[in-house]
Amino acid sequence: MVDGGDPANSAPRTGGRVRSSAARDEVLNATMALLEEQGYGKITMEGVAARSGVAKSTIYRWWKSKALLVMEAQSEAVARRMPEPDTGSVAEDLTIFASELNRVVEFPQRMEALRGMMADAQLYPDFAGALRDWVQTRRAVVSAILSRGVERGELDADLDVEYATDLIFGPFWYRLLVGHAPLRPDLAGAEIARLLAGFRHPAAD
Amino acid sequence: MVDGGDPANSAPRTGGRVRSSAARDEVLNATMALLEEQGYGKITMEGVAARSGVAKSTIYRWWKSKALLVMEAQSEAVARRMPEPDTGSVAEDLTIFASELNRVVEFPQRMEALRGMMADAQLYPDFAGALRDWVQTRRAVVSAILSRGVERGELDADLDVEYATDLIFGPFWYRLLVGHAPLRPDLAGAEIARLLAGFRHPAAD
Amino acid sequence: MVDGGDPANSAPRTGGRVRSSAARDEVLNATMALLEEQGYGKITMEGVAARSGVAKSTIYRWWKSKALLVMEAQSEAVARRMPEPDTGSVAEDLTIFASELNRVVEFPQRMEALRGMMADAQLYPDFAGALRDWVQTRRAVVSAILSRGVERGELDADLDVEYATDLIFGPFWYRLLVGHAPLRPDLAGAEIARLLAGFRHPAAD
Amino acid sequence: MVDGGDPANSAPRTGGRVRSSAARDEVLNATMALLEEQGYGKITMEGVAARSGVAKSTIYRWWKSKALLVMEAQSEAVARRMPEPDTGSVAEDLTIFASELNRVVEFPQRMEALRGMMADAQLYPDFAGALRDWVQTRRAVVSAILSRGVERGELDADLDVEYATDLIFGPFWYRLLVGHAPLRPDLAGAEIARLLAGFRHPAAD
DNA sequence: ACATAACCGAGACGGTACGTCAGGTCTTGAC
DNA sequence: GTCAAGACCTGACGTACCGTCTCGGTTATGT
Repeated sequence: MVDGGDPANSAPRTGGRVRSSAARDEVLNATMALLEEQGYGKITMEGVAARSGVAKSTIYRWWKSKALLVMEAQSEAVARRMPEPDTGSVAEDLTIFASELNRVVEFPQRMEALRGMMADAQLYPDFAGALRDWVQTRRAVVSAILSRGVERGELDADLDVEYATDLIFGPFWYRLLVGHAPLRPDLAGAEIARLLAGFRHPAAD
Repeated sequence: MVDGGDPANSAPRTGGRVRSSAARDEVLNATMALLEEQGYGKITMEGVAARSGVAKSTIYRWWKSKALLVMEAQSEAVARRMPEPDTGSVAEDLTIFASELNRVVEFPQRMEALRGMMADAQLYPDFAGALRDWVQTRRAVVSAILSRGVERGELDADLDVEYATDLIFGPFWYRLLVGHAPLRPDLAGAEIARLLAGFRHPAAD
Repeated sequence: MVDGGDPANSAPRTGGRVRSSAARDEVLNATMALLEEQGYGKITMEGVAARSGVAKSTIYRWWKSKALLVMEAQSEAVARRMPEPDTGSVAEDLTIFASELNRVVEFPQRMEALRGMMADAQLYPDFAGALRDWVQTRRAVVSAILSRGVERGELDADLDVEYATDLIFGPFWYRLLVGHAPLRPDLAGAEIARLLAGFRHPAAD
Repeated sequence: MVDGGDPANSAPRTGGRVRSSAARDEVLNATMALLEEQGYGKITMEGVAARSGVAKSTIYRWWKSKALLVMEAQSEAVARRMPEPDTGSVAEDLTIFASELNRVVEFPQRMEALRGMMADAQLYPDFAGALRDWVQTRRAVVSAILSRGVERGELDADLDVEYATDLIFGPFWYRLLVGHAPLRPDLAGAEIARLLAGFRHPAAD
């Protein structure tokens, strides 16, 4: 949850009209609808306002930028889709995770959202931190899997877990963003197997 | 070279005033200057026009978008910086390449350019193809190194060269874009060594 | 009053920031100033925006074109200068009116405005109607004078009032636009007298 | 004839390629075609160049502005349509002339041209003189008719011939430009008769 | 016959202004 | 205190034509 997520937290409230949860829902729904229909690049705050029937000033009150708005609109769905497998086998855990990761290809509007959010993180420094925080929560899952593997002796004790985590997410984002090759949930297992071969043996020279 | 790059190619010239190479140079210089001073996100076509003294309409005549303009402004410098090592050793070749790749960290405005171009590729479909083409030229270098390694028997014959190439570039871009960890030219050798351990042996299960 | 003239009319207002009368005044003043200093032909929406300190989009919100803007800027002053004499004598009424009409020659920027508006009416069909409406309000004054003359028996009952009105305004505009002869407020009486001689007697053959 | 009209006059010519009459004709034809199809306001030098297949620079060599171009494109046709009646009767002469004048209503593109030229005369001082000169040639015809009438004693010796001429042309242009009433060739006779009633008798007061 | 000179096409160039879009802020009155 | 409405300033967009300026190439002379 990034901002304005929960209408019943923050300051101690001293009186006055309460935040309209209807307005919040309308905004998030309109955002998802526009994301699906026109893509991230064509979403505008003005468009969301018009579509949702919520005033622009109200939207700005709760979300500082388009990127934060999309992030929240996405977050629940994405959160639900982030498995934290712990089967006792690194290979199995990673395969489950990577398959699920690549399965985003089946939800075009989520791909759109990921690509657009990554774009905005480059263009608006304010948002970069928010995206980084969100990315870290996902990295943590993989790092945990790998650490458990090291502890259990499945993986080389010298393994750089952070870099290994990048080897899981890096190619995913790279393909997602460049589009030179499709994401293949079905091949995740084979790719993980190849990677693990390297993680098991100490690096040569 | 992306567009309007070479004033002396394309159509056979049947008449008409010749393209001003001075104007071209002024525009590219102004673009690089603005990139360095203010960052990709603050570059505007209008700003480039003002800075370069070249009319906006002339800029639009040769470059359809900011992203294509930056890409060309970058391309020569980057091209010069893209080594194509062929030492006879995959490990050595890849280490040279990856070190150089990560060395972009020493040139902040080039990092800015790479990040901005990747962002625009997400937001403007017209540009995505151009970026993809450019990316392919860089992938080709790594693919060639790996293919030579397979031929020479240094690497497993079953190696998926395209995916292996993604394992070189993916983490690079991922770190560049997310910023969760720094790029480390000095560690490139160790990371490559770890990767190659996996490429040498057939995948396990 | 042509458009956006009165900030307190139109829709019943259900909310929203109220129109800034300061902005409106600044725009109209800037328009008149530019008209006087540089002439109608050199007025631009951008120039008015710069001069007035009001945003271009705000100007476009209230006036669709330069011509409508000038028309409104002029209208109050002109309205004040449009007498509706009713002395009981057609000759006297018309002489008063025609003298005043030709007196525009003493206000060069108003001449400029009239000429420019007539020009734009030719070039932009959207504006032609607006100008025609405005012209009709002025014609109505003369038509009324003539009609009263017919009723009183001062003028021939067969007189075509509309055409007679054109005989008042036609030469005025013709001289104003072509510039082959000056406008002469002092000669208006003599010209009217000549005209009336024809209006009193039925047409010959 | 305004400019570049006759390809065989001006400087004594000592050699060099001769002006292409084909190019001249193409330009004039294209101008008339665009005038008819899209109206004066949408004619552009660039459009004429594209339509005619003649280079923009060639057009500018021979015609300094759109207005001069249209004037020449029109001039031959209009010249042919300008009668100089001399029947011995002022009423008859003027009726012939005025009927023909109003007959322009049957040729929409000529109306367009007249309206557009008058507009440009307001906006571009350089052109105002050219239009005025052309207008004078037409006024001269009417003035001559009236002067003959005065000499023959048909009209009052005190008649201001110039103003009387304005009474013929003024209402014509006024209606043409404002569009509040149609031009009526068939009513020209009646209107002239009414006017002449005033011209015959000395002005009253 | 051949140099001279003016013409012509093509099209790039520096400009100016256009009219539009979206951003983000502010003001108002209703709830 | 929040909300819908909507006016406001700001900045940049991408386009259209303007009138000028090279270019390369084409014709008529006139010596």
